[in-house]
Amino acid sequence: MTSHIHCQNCSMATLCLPYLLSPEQTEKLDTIIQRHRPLQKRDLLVNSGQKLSFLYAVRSGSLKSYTLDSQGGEQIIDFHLPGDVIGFDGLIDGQHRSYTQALETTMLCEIPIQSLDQLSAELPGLRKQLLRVMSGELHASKTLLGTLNHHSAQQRLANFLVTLSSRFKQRGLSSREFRLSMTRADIGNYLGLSVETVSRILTQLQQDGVVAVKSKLVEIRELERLRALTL
Amino acid sequence: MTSHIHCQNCSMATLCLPYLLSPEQTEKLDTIIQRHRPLQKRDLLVNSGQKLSFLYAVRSGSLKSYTLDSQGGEQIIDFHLPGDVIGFDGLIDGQHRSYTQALETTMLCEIPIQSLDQLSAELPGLRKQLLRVMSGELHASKTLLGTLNHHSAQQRLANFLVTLSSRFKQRGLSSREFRLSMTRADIGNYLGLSVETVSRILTQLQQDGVVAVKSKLVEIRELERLRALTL
DNA sequence: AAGCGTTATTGACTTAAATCAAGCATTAGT
DNA sequence: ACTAATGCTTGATTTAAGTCAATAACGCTT
Repeated sequence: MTSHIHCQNCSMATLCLPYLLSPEQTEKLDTIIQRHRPLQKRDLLVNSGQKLSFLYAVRSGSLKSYTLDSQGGEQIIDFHLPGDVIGFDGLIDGQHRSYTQALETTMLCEIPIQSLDQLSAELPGLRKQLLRVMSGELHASKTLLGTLNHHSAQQRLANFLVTLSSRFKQRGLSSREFRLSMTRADIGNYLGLSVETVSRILTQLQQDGVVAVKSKLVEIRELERLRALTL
Repeated sequence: MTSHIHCQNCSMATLCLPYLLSPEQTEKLDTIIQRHRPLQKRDLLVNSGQKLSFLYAVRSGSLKSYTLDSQGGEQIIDFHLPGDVIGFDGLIDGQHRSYTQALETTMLCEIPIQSLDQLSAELPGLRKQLLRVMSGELHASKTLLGTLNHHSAQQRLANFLVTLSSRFKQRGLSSREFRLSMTRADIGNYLGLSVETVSRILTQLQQDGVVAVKSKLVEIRELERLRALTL
């Protein structure tokens, strides 16, 4: 069936593993990739501790990854958007290191690690892109560390919005207006803030005319002012 | 000269890239690796923005990596011990993403990225270990995120000491007694705490008999109690 | 369209850690 | 060995953000 989804016609290809592969090479990659059944909101994609046999690439929708602390509380460590690849942090010992849950209806591709490794021996571009994607995640994670350690609640939230905005832009979506698929509590958890603080700062940013927030919908009215607030 | 340092006789080989390579394969890896000139305390290994042509493996000593914030302040994002490989976060665009500075006299190996990539096409074990090491770093970074976001100053510092202890153990050094090559200010910066808070908590842990601290020297007296304090 | 559970907002109060300030200790350099 | 500089500790005070509490607004499900 030609209507099936393929890397060759996937709009996220430039962010995902096919980046820099030739059409023929992309076709090769495509043969090892399967579509995963669609997830509904709250469905778990992977459990922490589960054997890691596949990486997952997000086609549409979004997810959050979290670990559990000693009292069973969530510690959100990532939000995944289309084009993101999930599972790299488990390659160290072949186990997923976190729970990953859909925030809305979500479509995914399933990439068998075994075949991916074999193919990467053959394709230098794929090898390079694998390292690039992991490196990017590592860099993002370390940058976030710096941000959280050294910035106020307002700076963290401004940074969160600016980062989301630019991620949407990369994905060909509007960077000015977007929907927060996660709750305020999720945002707070991710940024190390209480829900109340997130809420208060959002209303304050709105009063200052920097953003307009209507429930889950965010409009960035003055990107440059918002960016200035991250520093 | 046979007294030269080689991967084949390096005590850090099990943590570093040679892990899981056969003696012959390790020898191949060794041929592309150069020794770097020794660094003295405060010497910079790399500057942020500098072209990334080599990864660096720590042979002995230690370093810190940091970025600069908008006011020129350090944001420490990593401490590197022997066996660690430095530079992975720059593969995304071929630039180092942080400053890396020696905390004491430090010996390093220099690994040309170009040759490493070529060799990894040939050696599946090397490919795997590259991904493992990056994955481990990614996991550590995300775990730290969770720790900092959701834990008190005491929990953060206890976690820091426990983590350091287990890293020293992995390296065949004492996990009970070790030297902090970084200053209290560095620790605070890394954990998102003020120097004063770090100092106060260390004295408090000492009064409680969990650790004994004499300037830079730390003795962990009751590891299990310290571990309990991280939760 | 009504009603219930979840999610978000807002206000009053508390607290953990930052900041400010001063003195002490260790290290490095002449 | 002596001095300067850097690093560390301890105490007093302030403050940003957390907690507690109450209400309001969504958004499912029937």
